[in-house]
Amino acid sequence: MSRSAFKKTGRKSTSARAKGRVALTREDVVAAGARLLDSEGIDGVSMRRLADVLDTGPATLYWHVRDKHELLSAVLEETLRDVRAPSAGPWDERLLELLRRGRSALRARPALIDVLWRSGWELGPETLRVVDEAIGLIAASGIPDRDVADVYYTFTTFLFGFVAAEATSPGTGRFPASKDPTRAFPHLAKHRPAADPAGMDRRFEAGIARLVASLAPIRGVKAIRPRHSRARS
Amino acid sequence: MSRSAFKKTGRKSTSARAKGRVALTREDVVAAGARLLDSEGIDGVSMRRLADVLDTGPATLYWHVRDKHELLSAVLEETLRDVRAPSAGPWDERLLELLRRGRSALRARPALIDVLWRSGWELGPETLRVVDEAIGLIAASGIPDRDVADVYYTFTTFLFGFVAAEATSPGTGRFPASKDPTRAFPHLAKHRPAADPAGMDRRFEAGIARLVASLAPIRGVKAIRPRHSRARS
DNA sequence: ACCTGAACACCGTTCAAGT
DNA sequence: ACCTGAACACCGTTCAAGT
Repeated sequence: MSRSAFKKTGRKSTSARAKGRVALTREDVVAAGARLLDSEGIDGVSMRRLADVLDTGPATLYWHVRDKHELLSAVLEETLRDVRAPSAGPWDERLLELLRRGRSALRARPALIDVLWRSGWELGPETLRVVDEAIGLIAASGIPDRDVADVYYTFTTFLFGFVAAEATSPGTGRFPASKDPTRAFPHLAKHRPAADPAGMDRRFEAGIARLVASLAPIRGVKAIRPRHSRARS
Repeated sequence: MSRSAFKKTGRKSTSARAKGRVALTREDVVAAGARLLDSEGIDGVSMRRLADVLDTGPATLYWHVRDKHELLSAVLEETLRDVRAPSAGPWDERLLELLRRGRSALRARPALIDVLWRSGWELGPETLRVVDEAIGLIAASGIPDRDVADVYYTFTTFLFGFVAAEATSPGTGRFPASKDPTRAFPHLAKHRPAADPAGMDRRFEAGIARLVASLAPIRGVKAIRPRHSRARS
């Protein structure tokens, strides 16, 4: 790829730099990493492939980035840049919308959830900003201060768990391969949680509505939605 | 390891089989895989290391197991064997207890959550049994049938997300490395969700209580617990 | 300052061949 | 039926050296 470097001499070296390419920047590396993640998935992202794409050798990357984890953290920061709550409106609607935006950003790059988990609290500024916004909206619900952190965990856990699940499971709602699931697993047979895309949307909405509703009642805010039963498409 | 094979001849071959070891079984391989996972973590589990532990070569393993994924699926089945709901009691208490047991089983081997997610619905019988039990208890809450699958998703997402988060994040509650988090992230500074172990226990209990409570009210069952505020240790 | 080649210590999986 | 050795096509990371 990237034959943008026009040959200006008859030199024998095939290195991109020797061909006169301008110096690589950290941003170039991170952007190429994001593109590679999008096109090949996390299993297709290796330092060596990334180096190939950038017309260089793997060792070069280590001048721009400490290691693979740092590369992916940088991609995470990029990914969260546009995830922000609406700036106006009631706390509950803003929180719901923030969750929806988080879902759609992460769903495109679910491997970053793992990066996030492995980072502990060593998070970049964009990531911390999103966390801060979420906590602020939860606090705005009026629940006691000492419950805010716990509730934050419930929300973040739901969001990350949901996206990780929807992204790694094959979209098909294909069902248990076992011979006679009905007999062996009666409840499962009756309530098949098939993973069709429309179902996942509905389930995400139901999940966040349930979570937000568990906050609202205690200060007399009217429930966002009925807790159960909404028209299906 | 495994010098259980006593040398019975002076043969030169160093292979365990040549030394007279009885044939390896699939169970041996899976059990050794589980031990390796427990002692070295998921990054320490490779087919080659597993082969070493079993005194054989990597190729041998492929006679007993299709590939690495199948090996880990078998370990998952083992791990879930003892995760079952109490056989008596009110549905809500049984469900809470099932969730607690799921958490403690998976927390020891969190990498299996990923295996589960990557499996789609190609699950083994033990895994399906646990799913079936959970769905049965949710249905027993009396919520409308058409909501059962959605609620199952909320629960399972919370459980897996929680365990994945608590297991991958460094136990320390060490906080943002950034220079002045207070100024930049006021909500985060006020409500620090530090990941100390006692805090995680409390948070798990708060989370499942909140989820179960979101089911109970609609049929007039008394709330399991107050939704917020419980004595801290 | 930025890049390179070569090396080190690993991976998962296949396959023909052995017993 | 069960196992082996050797090979294939990969990994992440380091490091002395080059420009």
